[in-house]
Amino acid sequence: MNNSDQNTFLSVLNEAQKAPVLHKDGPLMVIAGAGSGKTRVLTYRIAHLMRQEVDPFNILALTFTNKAAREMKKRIAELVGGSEAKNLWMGTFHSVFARLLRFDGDRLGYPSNFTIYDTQDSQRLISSIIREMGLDKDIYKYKQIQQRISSYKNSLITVKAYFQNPELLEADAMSKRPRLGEIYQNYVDRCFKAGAMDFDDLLLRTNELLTRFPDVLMKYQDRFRYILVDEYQDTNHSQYLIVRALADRYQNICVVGDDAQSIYSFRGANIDNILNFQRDYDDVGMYRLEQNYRSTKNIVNAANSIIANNKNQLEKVVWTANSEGNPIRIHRSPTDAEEGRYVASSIFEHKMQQQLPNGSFAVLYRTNSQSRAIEDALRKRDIPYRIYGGLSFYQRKEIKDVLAYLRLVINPGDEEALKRVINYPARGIGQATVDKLVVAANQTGKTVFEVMESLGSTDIGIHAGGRRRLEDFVTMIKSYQVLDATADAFTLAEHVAKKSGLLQEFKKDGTPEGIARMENIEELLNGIKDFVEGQKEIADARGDISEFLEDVALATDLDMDKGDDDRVALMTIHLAKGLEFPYVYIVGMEEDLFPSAMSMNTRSELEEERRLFYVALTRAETQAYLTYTQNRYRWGKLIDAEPSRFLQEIDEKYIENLTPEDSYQFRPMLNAAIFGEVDKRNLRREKPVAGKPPGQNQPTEKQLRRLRKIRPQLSQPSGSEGVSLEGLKEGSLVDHSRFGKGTVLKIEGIGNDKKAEIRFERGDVKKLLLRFAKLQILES
DNA sequence: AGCAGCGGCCTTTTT
DNA sequence: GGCCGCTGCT
Repeated sequence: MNNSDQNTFLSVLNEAQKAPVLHKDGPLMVIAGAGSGKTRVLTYRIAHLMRQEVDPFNILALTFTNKAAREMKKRIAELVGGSEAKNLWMGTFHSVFARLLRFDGDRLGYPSNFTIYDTQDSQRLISSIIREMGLDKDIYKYKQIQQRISSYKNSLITVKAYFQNPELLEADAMSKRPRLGEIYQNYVDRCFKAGAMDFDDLLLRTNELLTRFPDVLMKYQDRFRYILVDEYQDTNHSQYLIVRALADRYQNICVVGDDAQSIYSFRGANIDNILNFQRDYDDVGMYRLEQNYRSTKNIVNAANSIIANNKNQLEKVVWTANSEGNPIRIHRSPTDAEEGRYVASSIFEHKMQQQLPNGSFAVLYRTNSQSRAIEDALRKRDIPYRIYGGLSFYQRKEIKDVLAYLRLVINPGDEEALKRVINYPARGIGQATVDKLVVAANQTGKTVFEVMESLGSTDIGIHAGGRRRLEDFVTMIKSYQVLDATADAFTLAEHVAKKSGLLQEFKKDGTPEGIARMENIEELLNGIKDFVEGQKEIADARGDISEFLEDVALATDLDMDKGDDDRVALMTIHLAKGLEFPYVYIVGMEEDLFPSAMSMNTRSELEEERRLFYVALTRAETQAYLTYTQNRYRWGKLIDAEPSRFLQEIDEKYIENLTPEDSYQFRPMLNAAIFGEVDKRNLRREKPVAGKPPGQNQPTEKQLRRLRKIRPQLSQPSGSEGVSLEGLKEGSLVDHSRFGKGTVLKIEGIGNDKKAEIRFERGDVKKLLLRFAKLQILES
């Protein structure tokens, strides 16, 4: 490979991007700001390695979604040519190590066809263990227990380690759950016996495998001579240890990430992994990507002003040479339904005026439940949309039912699959019978299925009628297994859907719901068909059902091929990480929702919410909208909402308020608004909104009256530039509706920009815009 | 054993 | 406002 050839190849990269791509062997870390071409660096580094005659077989790349892996592979194939890229090991932690465990999990006693339990399977199993142990379900709440066990596993706290840790024992005893360790023990045993791993096991067991069997560790160390990890800031302890173990021999470890985008601590992600990388490895090459290619200056600068409120971060200045763009637009609606309507009509206007496809727009929210109001509004406007995440296709009941039969075919030990379908459709096998089977299984060490197979030889108190029905069920599953030996996944699945009676069950139901379920099953079958065709083209794949099930178990919703028709994207902010859209609407910018009420207790929780907001905003290329409501339906009730503190954290220079009636909420302008004397400045600001007749955003008199009734305090000129804050000066004692009491340290700015720096009694210092802040002077 | 109806809990985010 | 599990009736 000569130099000029290489230069052409890398000429699309800027200097900052080129450096880590060309970095020779040894550890390196790339701190990559949002939109700075992180994926591109990874892609080119891998392509470059391959051009340097590194065998793709020796490269492991861990990505955040399987879709990202697919796309990267494709791009690499284009760059290096040929079919070499096929041999790359690339995918999410979970899918890569599930594959590894299929090869070598037998060393730990797992069958190669082990089942992967999803969260619901885990919860159901824990729930039945709690019931079997006769514990109080109000104290031992299965969801909480499952979360707890999951976090233990992610921190590599095994059952044994748990019992050896007095602090954990005491903590659980103190919270009145002294038998948590036993539940943990039973849960692990039951999973193992069923030949099942939960999501956390895929990482935990990989660690166990690499620790207990040096020859296995050696094998994979030697195989994965070059390891690349994307989104390193979101790795948990378990993942961190796997990477460390594998990279230990060759030290060719490249991690890429952005501490400002760490948003997964709730599933054990440890931001220290990226902060401490330089301590963990010797002679770390450090690279920074700070030029943003994605967004306008306004968006980049606004995002910077938000993240500046966080204390804990690596130094980095993200900038862009892109155009200034429009300010970020903020809009308030009376209710969530109207917020949806606003978003829908805004999208509609942009579509019409700029002739944009639906795919240019994304609506991002903090919680899945917010999608509903947006959906309704888009549907009414006939704007096609697609919801990502939430109750995904594969989590629907009827789909899980079909999959449960298929899981049983592959692994009859799969207890959760068995319990799900043993009496669905109804075949006269009730709870009492299943309980007897489970008890017998626990006593004999057999799986439930094995107990059912041996009913003729052991009497466990099930009457002849029940026994016959159980035997019929076993016979049915075995007949599917026979078919599986020769048929492809589609043939088997179609056969199972028909012969198990599932399709019939929904057909006879006849309700629109039943019909929808039948259609879903058909869609599943079509999906399996596509899968089989696709797999047949891959050399080492057979297109059988176990391959399909693995894909399903570990697929992100984003991974699924949703066709390429043109739709507006609706998703949570978490799901939006790594994506970009010309127009982004971030909805529900309200206290208790975003930041979430669950995440406001500690500084670090709040900082994570802020990073989440940073991620959301930096998804936008040309225009960002932030919307919030005054009242929102939550838990079926209309509740008061307050604008998110994050709105006030954005430097005012970069925002434009599209809510003229703002005046009456934050300024003593309510009367003016009611009597039609609209604030002129706001009217002017409203104009740039594409094609909107001025004043459309003003509430009607009726709405105003209603709002005043709901929030009577708003009509009082409580906090504002008006009379009440006139005497504010350094040293004044003030009371803030949310932050509590505090002392004014400094006052700066004039007019609308007037800010006060206040030290609040609860500890933190904040700079508040007097125009917005709801302050009361206690003593001036 | 199966079903309808009721009440509690829930929603933070995901592999 | 929806899901899940429990209860009590058939």
